Parts: sequence; C-alpha cells; structure tokens
Amino acid sequence: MKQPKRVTIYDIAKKLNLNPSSVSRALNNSANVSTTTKQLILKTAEEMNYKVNSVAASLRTGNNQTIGVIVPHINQNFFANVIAGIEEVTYEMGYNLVICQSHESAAREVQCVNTLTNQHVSCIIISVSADFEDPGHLESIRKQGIPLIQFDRVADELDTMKVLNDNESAAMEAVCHMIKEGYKRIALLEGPQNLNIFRQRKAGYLAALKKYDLPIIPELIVENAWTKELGATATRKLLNLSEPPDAIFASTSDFAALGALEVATEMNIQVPKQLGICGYSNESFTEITNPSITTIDQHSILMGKTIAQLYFSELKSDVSNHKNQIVTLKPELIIRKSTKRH
Amino acid sequence: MKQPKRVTIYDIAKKLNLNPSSVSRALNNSANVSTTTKQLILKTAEEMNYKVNSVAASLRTGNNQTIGVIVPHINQNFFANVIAGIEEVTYEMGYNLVICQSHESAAREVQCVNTLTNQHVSCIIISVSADFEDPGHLESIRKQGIPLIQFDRVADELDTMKVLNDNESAAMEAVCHMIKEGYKRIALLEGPQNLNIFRQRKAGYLAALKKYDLPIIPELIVENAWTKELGATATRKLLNLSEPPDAIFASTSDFAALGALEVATEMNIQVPKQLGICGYSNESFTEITNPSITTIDQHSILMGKTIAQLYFSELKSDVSNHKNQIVTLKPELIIRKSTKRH
DNA sequence: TTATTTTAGGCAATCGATTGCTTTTGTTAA
DNA sequence: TTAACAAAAGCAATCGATTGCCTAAAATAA
Repeated sequence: MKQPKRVTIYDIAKKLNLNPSSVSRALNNSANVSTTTKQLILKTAEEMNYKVNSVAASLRTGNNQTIGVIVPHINQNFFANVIAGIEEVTYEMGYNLVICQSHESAAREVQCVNTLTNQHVSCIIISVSADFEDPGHLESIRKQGIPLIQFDRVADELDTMKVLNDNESAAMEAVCHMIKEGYKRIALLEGPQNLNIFRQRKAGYLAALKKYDLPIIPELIVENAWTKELGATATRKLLNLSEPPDAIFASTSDFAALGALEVATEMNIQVPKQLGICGYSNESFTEITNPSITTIDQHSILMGKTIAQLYFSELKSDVSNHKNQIVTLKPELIIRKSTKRH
Repeated sequence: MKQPKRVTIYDIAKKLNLNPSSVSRALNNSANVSTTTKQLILKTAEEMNYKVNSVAASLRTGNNQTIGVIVPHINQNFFANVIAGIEEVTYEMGYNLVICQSHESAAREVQCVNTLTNQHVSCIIISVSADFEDPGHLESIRKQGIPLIQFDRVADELDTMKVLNDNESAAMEAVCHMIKEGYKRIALLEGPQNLNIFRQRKAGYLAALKKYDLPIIPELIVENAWTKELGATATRKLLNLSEPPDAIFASTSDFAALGALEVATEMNIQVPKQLGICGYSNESFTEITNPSITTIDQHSILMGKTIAQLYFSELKSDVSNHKNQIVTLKPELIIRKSTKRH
C-alpha cells in the first residue's frame, strides 16, 4: 500500500521560511510567537493538511495520553459497560483507550500487560482473568512506574488503586431478602474461589444464613456453576436431591440464574412459588424472562466513570507519599418476580 | 506520580560495553550478531527488566502495529462482538486496537478520526454514526494514506474497503417467511434512512411485498422506531389503526421488536396468532422472550474476523493498483415462535 | 603465509516534535 | 541617539529504537 509522505512541522517551517520550533510553539499555542506569525502558521498548517504526529510527540514528552484496559471479554455486558464508562471520562480529558482481552487466560493477560507497558501507556486498568493466580505481571507494571488500577476482580494482596463492588453486602442483602420472603433452604451457585468477587459473594451468603440462624447445608453449595449450561446442570442436580432447595442464589451470573429458571420450568416447578431464583449482574434479559429475575445491579457504567476519575484525581495530586485509594461502590438489589412469594 | 527511569538499549549497551545497534539487533533477532553476544544481551536485558519502547520504535519505523476502531457504542452487542472478532485476529498478528466511540454523533466521529490519524494508526475500521452525512473526515483518512475499512454502516459512495451484511436479502427473506406464514398486512419499523443498512432493509421489505403482489400500505411504514420505547409507541399506534397490521417487521433492532411484543401482550393480542413479530440482530434476549422472537443473525464475530483478515490480506498484497475489496456476508434468518403461525 | 571472503560490531543519521538556551529584532526609556 | 530591555525567532539537543554503511576481526581459501 502506498503511503504518501505526511506533512511535518519541518515542511511548514520550510514553506514559511521559519524554524520548526516556532511552528511547534504556534501549534501548541505557547509563548514567544507573535500573533501575526501564529496566525500565518495555523493557516498554512490547515492548508497543507498538517496533522501532528503524536507518536513523535509522545516520545519527546514521555506522555502519550493513552490508557490501557485489560478485561476478560469486551463483549460481556458488564465489561462493555465499564469500558463505556471509562471512555466517557477519558474522552473528555483527551485520552485514548487501548483495549485488550485476556480471554480469561492468565498467560494471555501477561502478554496484554507487556504490550501495554511497551507502549508506555499512562495507566493500566485491569480486571483479572478467571484463572488468575500469580500477580507477578501486575507488580511488573508498578516496577515500570505505570499507575495501575484494578477493578472488580482484583488481586487483593497487591497494594494498588482499586475500584470495587461491595459484593459481600450485596449478596447478603439478596439472601436476606430471600429469607424474608420465606425461603429456608437456599442453594448457592458459586464461582471460582480464586477470584475475590466469588469469595465475597459466598461470604455474603454465609453471613445472611448466620444472621437468620439458618444451617449451612454443604450439599446446597455447588461449585463452578458459571454459565447457563453449568447453572442448568447444577439446578437439575439440586432439584433431584431428596431434600431439594426452595431457592437458588446464582451468585455467579444471571446466565446461571437463567439456566436454573429454564430447568425449573422444564420440571414444572413453579417460580417463585416453589423455587426462588436470584441472579447477579442485572443483565438486560433478566427483566423480560417469565417470571422476571431478581438480580443485583453493579452500576457498571458508573464504575467505569469512577475508575477514570480516580486516575485523573491521582494525576493531579502529585503528593509523593500517598496511599493507593480504594473506592467501593454499592451494588443494588433489584427485586423482581422470581423471588416474590408474598 | 513518580516515574522511575526506564531501561533503554543504551543502558544495556553501556553495561556490556557494546553499541546500542548491536543490542537492538540482538533483541530483534536480526543478523550480524554472534550467538554468544546475542545470548548475553538477551540475558542482561531480562535481568535489567528491559522493555522495548514501542513509541520510539514506531517513530523510527513508521509502523505502529495499531489499528483504530470507531463504532457508535462499544456496549452494544453487535459492535462488541465485531470488536471481539477483530481482536481475535489482530491479536494473533501482534497488533493492538485503539477503540473509540462516536456516540452516534458525527461531530464526535470527526474527533475520533483525528485522534487516530494523529496517532498514525496502521488502519482505521469504522461503522458510521447515525447522524452521519458528510464523508469528509473519511476522505481525509485516505488522504493521510491510512487504509480504511468501513463495515456495516458505510458511506456507499466512498471507494474504500468494505465488509457488509446483505441486509436487503436478509430482510426480504424475513418478510417472505412471514408472508408464507399467512401474514398479509405486514408493518415495517424503519430506521434513519441516511444509513445504508436501513435503506437496504426497507428495500428488502418492499421487494418481498412486490414478489408476492402485496400492496405497499404507507400507513404501515413507521419511521425512526429504533429503540424499545419507540418500537412500543409505534406498535401502539399501528394496532389502534382501523385496519391494524397482522405482523410487524422491526427492521431497526430486536429492541424495537421487544417493545412491540410487550405492547401486544399488554393489549392482549396474541403473538404469533394475531400478530407476527420479527426483529433484527439476534440479541441474546430474543431467545428467551415469551414467545421467542424471530430475528436475523448478523454473524457479528465472524464479521469482525473478516474485517481484520481483509486488512492483513491487503497488507500482504502490495500490488499498487488494485481495487478496494468489498466483502458481503450473508445474515441468517432465525425463525422462532413469534412468527410461527402454523 | 598471504589474500580473500565472512562475520561481528561500531558509527551516525533518522523518525518528528519539543524545549532550554542563545541570538536577533524591535520597542521603549533615558 | 544610544542604552536597556522585552519580544520573537533560531539553534541544537533530546526522546529511544532502527538501519545503511563502514571497519575490524575472524575464518576460509589459495
């Protein structure tokens, strides 16, 4: 492919018999250029269709106004919304986003981190992959001196900026709501416990049981029921127990809740009368299932905005010895028909 | 924020008493470095935690292995999936994506184009915003010598690479299917006609009517029914006509179809018996509504992959006078309950 | 052993914008 | 008219990696 040579400040300088430095100053509207020549330069730049080469500018200034984002999948509602929220703020500040997907693979996550650090991005925002174990690559980000913000799924032990959801209290609230609705044998579909969010949701579930003096029944706690299919399988198993649960808290996702609902419908078990179902994430479909599914909204767009704002506020406050801020957002329980017994 | 100085090839060269050029060659595994020193350099680079500065490399080589993507919203299923598809291929090739949202605003789209061209991205991939009118900014991309790929929503008149959906034939197929199911007064919810995709879908609708010798009834064609709310409003209006339609083709989106379904349910009109409904896009919820909604799948991930592959194939074929390739994908009609009368 | 060819590595320019410092020009005050 | 100062513009180094060209050293051939 042909690459026509692009106009540089040297071309403008030569044409006007000026020095490139003056052209640069004029374009950046900085001091020491007379108004007349500034006008002239701007006009000529326009005429010659000049576009700044921000790669060169980045190299010189060491600041590339780019933020890297690493998420498991961009085509998942939650992450897509978080990114949209981040972008809303960064765009206003003239920053760009470079987006990478880890595809839930730690190995690929490491590669993403490398590409971003090589690019000298101004900041890296990450939500770690499902098989995350070793935070070595995250530490290397800090070693490079690049600000790091973890969100949602984080390496707890790492001292970085964080934007979190209060999963524990949200889960607790959800389970308490179910208990108040009269459910007594509440099953839990849990996610991989190496991820903080799933540990917290489980903790919330246990706390709610404890609060109401309900027993913890191990056979009602099902590991790794993350997808619709796994949720369905787990539900089928649960409902075939000699003492089946009267409610299911799909702490992993709304998809698992949907799987549960489909199995219940298929087995002719009435929701919410015979079985209560609560999901997690407020996916758009939860509103339109029959019955609609009670779930937890994570305010994903707000989360994105919060993340970006955190970065810019840190950027301004150049106090050298400050603590890494942790912001926790409160998710919201959305009560719908799938748990309304009364 | 503190920015510890990063290790450069000069640091490595100094430490080993070598020339930076040798370090560069060793790191790039190019010729003219002995195996011994190459090993030594790689080992030292590793030890010193060296990371290439790809900004500097980009400036020198003029190739930054970055592709810019501009879409209206990244948190819309179709676009999120297309991007995921693009990323799948570009990642393999060692390219990065810079993603921008136009938020359906032409003005903002122009700004996105500017940021991307300033960054000298290797390619720009775009699906234009809803209020798109003037392709000036797209032409400027070509003037800068940056390859441009338009997809889905495109400026027809502009000679660029394109990846399209065959909206017309898909819409025609959908409407023919409805006619075969016995629907006779089929309404159309249409989108902004400045966008090619909506013009094509309308054309498909008209072609189907023509094929079966059905009359075109202007009062059954509703403009700008794009969202769930607008779809609902339009449906309410349609169903209150003296001669209401017996089917609705929501060519704008599944959301409009969902709005239609909700209004029908609310008015106690049976779907599909009294009213057939067909959407567009195969959003995940269409499968789980009651009844499930007939729709058109656009193979969005495949589209993304196709776009990326198109870029790389063009990159290889450096024939200087070639035509801009146009790839058209065939969407797939997904027949569900909302149109199955028989 | 000498001549010739490879191979390894060094030198220095380059990509394009930015910026501290110096010089020139212009303006004002003495 | 000249000195003093400010404003405007020029000079040149810099950011870090890459690469064409050149030289020195090593390997091979004569």
